[in-house]
Amino acid sequence: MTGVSNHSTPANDSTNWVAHASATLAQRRTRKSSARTAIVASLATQDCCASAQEIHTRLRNNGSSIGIASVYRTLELLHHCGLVTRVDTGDGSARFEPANPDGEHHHHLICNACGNVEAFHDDALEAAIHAVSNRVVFRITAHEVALRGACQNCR
Amino acid sequence: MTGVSNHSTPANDSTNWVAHASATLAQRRTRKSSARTAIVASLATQDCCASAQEIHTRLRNNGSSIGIASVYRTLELLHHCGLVTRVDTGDGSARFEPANPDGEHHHHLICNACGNVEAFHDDALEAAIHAVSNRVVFRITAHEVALRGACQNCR
DNA sequence: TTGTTTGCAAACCTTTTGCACGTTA
DNA sequence: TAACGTGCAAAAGGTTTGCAAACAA
Repeated sequence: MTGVSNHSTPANDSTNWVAHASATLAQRRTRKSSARTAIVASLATQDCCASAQEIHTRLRNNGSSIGIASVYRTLELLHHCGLVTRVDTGDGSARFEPANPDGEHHHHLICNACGNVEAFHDDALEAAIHAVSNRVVFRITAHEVALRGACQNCR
Repeated sequence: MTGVSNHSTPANDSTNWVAHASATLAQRRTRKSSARTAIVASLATQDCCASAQEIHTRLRNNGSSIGIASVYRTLELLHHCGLVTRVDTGDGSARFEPANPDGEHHHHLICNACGNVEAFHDDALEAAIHAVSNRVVFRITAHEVALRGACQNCR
C-alpha cells in the first residue's frame, strides 16, 4: 500500500474477511455454491481492486470453469451485502475489492499514463469527508476519493 | 448547488468558460466547426455533469443533426485540453462538465436510489486532499470525490 | 423434490473506429 | 486545394439477461 499510513496486515484482513463474508452470506437465504466460494476466496487474495474480467480470468487460470455471468452476479450480491466495494477508475470497467467489516477502507491513486492503481489512507481526509457528510442534505452512506496523476514509473 | 458553500454564479462562470474554451481551442490547430461550437455552448448550460448521450439528445432536440461520434470526439478533445472534467457516477456511462480555468471545481453527491447527482464544495476537504497529494509518490494532477447515499427525496 | 444457482449464448448499452462526404483555412 | 472534421454504420468492449441443465437443501 502506497501512502500516508498503513493499517493492519493484508493477510490478517483477508482471513477475517473470508469468514465475515461466509457468515454474512449464511445469514441471507443464499445457498453455498462452489462459484461463490471461489470468488470470495479469490477476492481475498487481492491487494487492491480488480475488474470482473480480471477475477474471471484469474479463476479460469486456476482451473475453474466458472462463467463470467456468475462473476458479475456474485459481485452484485456481495456488493449488495456490503461485502465488496465498487471502484470506478475511469477505464471503462468497474473494479471490485473486499470491504472490511469494521469500515476500515482506503482510497486510490490512479496513473493516467499506465492505468496503475495503488491504495492510500489518510485520517485527515477521512475526517474532512465525515464533516461534509454531516452537513449536506443527502444521507451519506459511502464515499470514494480518486487522486489522478503520474505514478512513480511514469512521472 | 447543494452543499456547504457556494462560489461565483453559474451564469457568469458559463460565459467565461465559453470564451475560455474558444480561446484555448483557437490556440490549438483545431478548426472552427458547427459541431464543436454547439457542444461547447450546450455544455455551458449544464448545472452539473451530463452523459454523452444526454448531450447528444439535447442537441438533436434543438434541431442539430450532430452525430453521437462527434459528441464523443469533441468531449475527448475538450477533456484533453483541460476544458472538461470527466465524472464517473457508476451508472455505466461517463459524465462530463465544464472545467473552470481557475481550477475552481466541485464534487458530487450521488443518490444510490434514483441516480440524482448534485454538486457540493468544501474548503477543508480541498485542503486535506492537497496535503495528501503532496505526500504520496504519485505526482497528482487531479482528484475526484463522490459521496453516495440517499438524496432529499429518497432518504 | 423444489427452488436456487450455474454456464452458455444472445442481447444490450456505451464507446470507438472506418470511411466517404462536407467544410474550413 | 489540401487537410481536417462530420455523420453514419459497423465494430468493439463491458455488462446483463434468458434459459435449460446442475446443484443444494
